[in-house]
Amino acid sequence: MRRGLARWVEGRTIASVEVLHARAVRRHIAGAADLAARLRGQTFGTAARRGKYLWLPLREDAGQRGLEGEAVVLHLGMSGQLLVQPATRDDEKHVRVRITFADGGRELRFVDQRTFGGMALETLDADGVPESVAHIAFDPFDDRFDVSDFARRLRARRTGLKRALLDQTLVSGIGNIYADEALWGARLHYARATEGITAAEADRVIEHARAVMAAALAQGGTSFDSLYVNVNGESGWFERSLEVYGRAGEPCRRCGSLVRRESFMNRSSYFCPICQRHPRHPRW
DNA sequence: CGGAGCTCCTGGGGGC
DNA sequence: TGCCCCCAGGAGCTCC
Repeated sequence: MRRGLARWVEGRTIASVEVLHARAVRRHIAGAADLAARLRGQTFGTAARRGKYLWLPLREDAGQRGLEGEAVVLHLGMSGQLLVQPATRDDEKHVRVRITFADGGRELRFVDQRTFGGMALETLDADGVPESVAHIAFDPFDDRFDVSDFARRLRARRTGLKRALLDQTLVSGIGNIYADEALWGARLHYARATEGITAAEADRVIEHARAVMAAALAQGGTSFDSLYVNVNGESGWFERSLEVYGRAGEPCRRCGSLVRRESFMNRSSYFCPICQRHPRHPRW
């Protein structure tokens, strides 16, 4: 998504911002009208990302002074999409925010069925990070991600391994699917107590998380280029590549035993009961 | 403070 | 067909 924004909206100047659903901009405390007024005439800089958070800094334009040190922060939540569409194209059912550009080209649409995601205009700190992203850990693709630091902080926790993997302040970018896939790859049960995770195990689960996310990116990362058609996250990659997620009752591709689904944290966890042995002292 | 449960939404799909 | 229930790739908030 970040690459798509870099290609399609970087350097373009905003003509108008239309908020069609106030909830989509609820994190912008000053409100929808303020967001629209302050963005008009601003130019997008280079898209940046940390974990699942994405932001577009505003930059100086040739003709006009920019809102230096501010950025449009985006989070897609569970059902958000960013689409670049010709203005003549019919609206998707759940368009929440529309941004048009002074060049008259394609518009940017924030589409979100469940409105768990949203966007806001925020100030950047000295490191160029938006305030709402400052508490988010580096993701495993970031050069600054330090796996030994992750292992140390993981072991200081008193909780279950999967819960920790989903905690974006420990490591970011890992969601429910990637957590299950990484745990399967590392042969670790989701209820392993964090304090008992060895450095080698922490390293293993991060390496598998990185691998599965890289594979997903390779297959789904081009979706932004086909924005002319409605993009959904469920392109090919789902059916072909998942080892355990959504495969309850199907054989584990490593050992053949049946993948199990358990309810946990009000969501589903999928795992192989043989490859991922149940811990003696589980933590949930 | 760290940890855990609740909650915000809309819609698809299955069972009856 | 209609209704009800469960499920869905997230994370901030509030309680303990």
